[in-house]
Amino acid sequence: MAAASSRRIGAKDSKTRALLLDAAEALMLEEGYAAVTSRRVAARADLKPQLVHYYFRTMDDLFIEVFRRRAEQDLPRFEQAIAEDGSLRNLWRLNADPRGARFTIEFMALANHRKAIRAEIARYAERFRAAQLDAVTAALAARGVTEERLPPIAALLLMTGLSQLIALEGAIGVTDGHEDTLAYVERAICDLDDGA
Amino acid sequence: MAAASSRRIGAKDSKTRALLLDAAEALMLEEGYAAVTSRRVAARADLKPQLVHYYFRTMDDLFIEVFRRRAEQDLPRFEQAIAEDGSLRNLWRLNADPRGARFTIEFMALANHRKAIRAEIARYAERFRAAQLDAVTAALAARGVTEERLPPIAALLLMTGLSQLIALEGAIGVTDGHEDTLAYVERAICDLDDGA
DNA sequence: GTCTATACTTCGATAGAC
DNA sequence: GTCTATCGAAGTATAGAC
Repeated sequence: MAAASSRRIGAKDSKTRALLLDAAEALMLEEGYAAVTSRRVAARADLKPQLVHYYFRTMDDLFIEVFRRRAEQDLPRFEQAIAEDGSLRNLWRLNADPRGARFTIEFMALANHRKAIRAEIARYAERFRAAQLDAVTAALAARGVTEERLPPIAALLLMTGLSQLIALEGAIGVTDGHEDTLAYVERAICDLDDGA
Repeated sequence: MAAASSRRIGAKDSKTRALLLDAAEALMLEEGYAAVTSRRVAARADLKPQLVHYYFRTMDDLFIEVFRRRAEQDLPRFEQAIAEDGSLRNLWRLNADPRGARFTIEFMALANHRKAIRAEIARYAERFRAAQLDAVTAALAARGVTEERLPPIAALLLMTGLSQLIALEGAIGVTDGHEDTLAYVERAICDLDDGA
């Protein structure tokens, strides 16, 4: 059901399809979303450009699949890591991954002017946010930090904003103060973890 | 001196040139950098596409001029605002402007895959950072907050990261927790301002 | 300073042979 | 499932008339 177009579309479990998704994701991380064109994706995967349109009806579909594949792989992994170690320092470590931050930023920028993609990004962003918020809330409560003193949502948005800022600036060669700030934040987090 | 190309280039003080820069900046804020093409910029300014190339040798030149014009207008304004009121809440207010945050983010994403632009962005980013850091350092010192308790650079990067995150998420319709976090941060800043 | 005209490239997307 | 072939649209950029 639901076939607005008559064109053939390749199977989801195709090896070639996975190669195209790999190429698109790599291109996006390395050169930004504007570099992800059907021709360039195919060239990177050593395939013909027409195959991109065989597996993905439009480029927006390709972008959405790249995002969804990564999100659906990361979300359970992420939830399991929290379940195994709900400490703040573990949350921070997961959050501070530069690759993840750059991935998020690139898709945010893309969503900013591709309305078809916006809803998909927003949906997963909210799921990630909710999972992280649960963990931060539990971690702070367990350590006797009151909502009044530090609301979990504020702690989370401050952490997320900082790691994204550092990842983004690092990508263009601005790194002044990053080390000092990371050292301070990590110390503050460990202090919170080890004793209130 | 310095004329790698023989093509004519329009005068910098041209009214038309300013219109093109206005159109490019507006397009960039509303639809992202990928929407800034010679044709679309010209259409928005009600001019012919060829005029874009008369005033700007390449599209990269146009992007750099858009950025430089805004930066050179904002930097003195910003420094003056700090000189008049060096309180943390004023710094936060200046920093939290969503328009400024989105402008910065869009150019960061652009610089991420246009090497010619990267250096220009980095240069101004460092100047802004330095001006803000001076102000934060002075404000914290005046209120008896030690470097040990809260390093100025950490306070600044946390503030900047948060305002950019909120601006970016707001643009794609994710706003959960923003109000609560803003309320918390503003209260914390006012507390710091009014008494250590 | 602005226009017409145009060269060349790359893009997304599709049809149909194999 | 992958190929050749191809369309039309949009992009950057330039030359030269007015």
